[in-house]
Amino acid sequence: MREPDTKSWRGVQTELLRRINEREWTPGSLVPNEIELAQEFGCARTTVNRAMRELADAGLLDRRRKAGTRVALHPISRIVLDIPIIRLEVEQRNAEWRQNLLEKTSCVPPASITSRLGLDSKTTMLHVRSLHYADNHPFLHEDRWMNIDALPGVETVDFAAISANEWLIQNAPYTTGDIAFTAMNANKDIAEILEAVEGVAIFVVDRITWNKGEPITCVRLSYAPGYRMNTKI
Amino acid sequence: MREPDTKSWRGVQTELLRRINEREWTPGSLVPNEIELAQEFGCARTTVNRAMRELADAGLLDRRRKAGTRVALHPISRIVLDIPIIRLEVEQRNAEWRQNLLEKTSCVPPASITSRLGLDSKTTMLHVRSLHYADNHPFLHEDRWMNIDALPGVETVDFAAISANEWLIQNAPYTTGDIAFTAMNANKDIAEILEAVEGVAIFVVDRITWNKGEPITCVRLSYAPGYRMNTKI
DNA sequence: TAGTGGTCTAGACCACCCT
DNA sequence: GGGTGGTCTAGACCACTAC
Repeated sequence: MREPDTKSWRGVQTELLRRINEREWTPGSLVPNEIELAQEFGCARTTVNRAMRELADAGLLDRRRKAGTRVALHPISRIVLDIPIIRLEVEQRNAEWRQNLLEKTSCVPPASITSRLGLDSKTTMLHVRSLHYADNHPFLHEDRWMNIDALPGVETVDFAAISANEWLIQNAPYTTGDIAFTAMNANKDIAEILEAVEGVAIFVVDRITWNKGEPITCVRLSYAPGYRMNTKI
Repeated sequence: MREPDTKSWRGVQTELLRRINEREWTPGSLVPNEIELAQEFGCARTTVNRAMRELADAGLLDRRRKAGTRVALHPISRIVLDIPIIRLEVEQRNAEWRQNLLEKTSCVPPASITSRLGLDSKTTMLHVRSLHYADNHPFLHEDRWMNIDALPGVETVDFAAISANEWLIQNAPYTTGDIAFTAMNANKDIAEILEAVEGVAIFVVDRITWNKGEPITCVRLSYAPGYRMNTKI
């Protein structure tokens, strides 16, 4: 348990964190400016700046030019979720991954899909559904629509050999996306696919991605009952 | 749509991102070192360093001393979730927030709680249950256990006036925490509290926090049916 | 307009770790 | 051993905005 050197940016950050946590600086109060803190810690202003900038990024400090730096009134906790490739997520659980391609068709999606993507309601898209297994137990159902125009060559990919999830991550960059987590009761189809009981609570992830404004893909992941998404704060 | 100046760290970062996205630099390949890039962009090495450091933090680059910088093989998408105070979450939806304190008792929690917190199984804790409303509709049920020893004065707080959620954020710093998201079928009690049908799928958040190794609180948030947790990538 | 944070520079030294 | 990234410094100029 070595205390970081006070003159390093980590050391300064640790000390600032301590003052915030122990209410030496109360929420909403003005804290000394960078120059004063640099003098106090005997380091360069740049060093203080880096320490404070990261705390501001984390939502603990509120910084404005001229107005100075204040301790945030409502420290929101910011959680970082790493969403890996499904195959890796299964393998990290020390389980054997495999998938079963259930469907691969080119057709016109329901209006709910095209409208969310901002596409013409008559656009033909590639529909791929696949069941991912962990040690031969159903792990999740991937129900995906892909924009053929934005993904050259996608129609000839063998999605039985590589999952759509993995192919896209390796071949289709995106700039923005929406993601939503929710809980749903399994309907008859999903229950049957996941070898579960109809009506059981299912953890669902909906994701849409765009590349520079061009729609790429829209996917719903339905996890097998009992799935928990864990992370550390 | 102004292009950021190439000499600024944002400009450099944008250009590096473009090279990664457009596969000019393929996954796993070695990219030029900081000095070479600084010369190419006509800026200081510090500027390149900042641009690359943030991309490495985001998981897009893999950097090691001496070995150099490589494009990450498995670009994991990293999602940042902001978890606000419940009252603010409700108010951000333009709804009126209020809560109804259902229970406040000091008692010995079930073993499942103490064991997860690492406490003696006979420790007395403060149990607070509260129903949060949005515009007079049940929004979520907060079921919380608090470590009395770690929270001086907690027994005299009026949790009908301020929610436990909000009081803790303002009064109890924490250093680490576990958080888990899952889906559960509403049992009879939860269904009744949330004015929902028994068995409906409920989005559940379990959170445990510690302060320097000392357990602080353990909470389960059960959201009303239909709740979606959204964020941008 | 003046105070504050945001950023850039050129240089330096160091820690790490591949070869 | 030596190349690379990690960090610190002192100074400078700029952008924003409260006053």
